Amino acid sequence: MVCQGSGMTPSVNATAAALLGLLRDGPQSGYGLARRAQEELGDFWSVTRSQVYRELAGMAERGLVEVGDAGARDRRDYRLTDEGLAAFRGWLHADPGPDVVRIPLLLRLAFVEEVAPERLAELVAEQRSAHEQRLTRYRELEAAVQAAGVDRADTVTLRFGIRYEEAVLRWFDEDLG
Amino acid sequence: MVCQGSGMTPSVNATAAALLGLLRDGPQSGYGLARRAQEELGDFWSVTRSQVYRELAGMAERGLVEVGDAGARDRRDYRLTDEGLAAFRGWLHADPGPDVVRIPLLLRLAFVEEVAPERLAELVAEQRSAHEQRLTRYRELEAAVQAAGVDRADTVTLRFGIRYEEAVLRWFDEDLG
DNA sequence: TGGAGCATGTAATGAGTTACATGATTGG
DNA sequence: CCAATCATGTAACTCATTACATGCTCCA
Repeated sequence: MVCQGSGMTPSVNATAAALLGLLRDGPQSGYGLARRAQEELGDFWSVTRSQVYRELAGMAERGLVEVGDAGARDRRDYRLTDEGLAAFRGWLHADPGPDVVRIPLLLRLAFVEEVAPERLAELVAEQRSAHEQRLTRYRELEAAVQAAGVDRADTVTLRFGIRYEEAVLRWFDEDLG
Repeated sequence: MVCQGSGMTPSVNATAAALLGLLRDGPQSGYGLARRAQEELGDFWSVTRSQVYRELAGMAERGLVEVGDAGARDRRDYRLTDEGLAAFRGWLHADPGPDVVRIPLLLRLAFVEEVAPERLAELVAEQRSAHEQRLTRYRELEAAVQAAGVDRADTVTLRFGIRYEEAVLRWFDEDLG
């Protein structure tokens, strides 16, 4: 007997599920979803427009979203169905699975014997600065959020970003070189 | 005028480049490369067998590797060519590009209002334990490497892993809940 | 009124994973 | 010698990114 849907393995992938999550706030177009995903999740889950349309099409076929009529520029709004909400909840409670962390700089460092030292310094400096900027941004965001007096739960992802960037910077400063 | 090859954008992707890097130690079969990649790079750069064969095929066409004769089970050794070594070096000195960090647990936490608290605790506990185990393994590895009296440069990637896992654990323990 | 820029979606391509098939080796 | 396991590669599929096309708006 095949147990599809509400089983351990959810019926949607993480990207699709994220879209369902956003759609809980009301119908939206693919473009709008892509923009919101970028703004609200982009720091820890990248989603491109192409993915959005692909996943929406797939979910429409399976009845997880409903497609509205075409407006200007062929724009269509997508609406969350009850099945879609159920799928979202199923995904939400399923096993998240392992992190994917791919750091191109690390791969280079695995072959560091062969990197010209001056060039290495450049590469490292560039990356470090990018991380530093991100940390600054996160900290400002955190301050803003805290000033607004929001529930701590809403800053959990932000806190992760801060911890991550701090760790990376310490690695740069204390372990490298 | 098109500047291909030695330009800013390298002619191989990171995965292919990693294979070239491994091939510097001498010819090897696809299977052997996949095993070595898993062992030596797997902690920060996952490579599957299928990728290995695809990239090798592509690089063979472009003359970056040479294919030997078929042995038992159709096994063929691949050998690094001068062009391949040049491509590797080109990649090594090119801009690494940004990190890819995708953490399924974080995506769930972005929708945490809707997660059942008991289930949330389970999910978190499972993930935390996985990270803890990894940290332990890294520390043991580091101790072993240090005991062997190896150059510090060889532990840079390991140090990153330790920093990362430490940060994640602190996040679990101090920011979550 | 025309062109700069934003909105919207599609096509083509590249990268990564899972599942599969089958030949060799080897210990019991 | 036969069953388990390792070695080796391939095919099919899913997921992600880049490049492209074109319609709308608005203001100089």
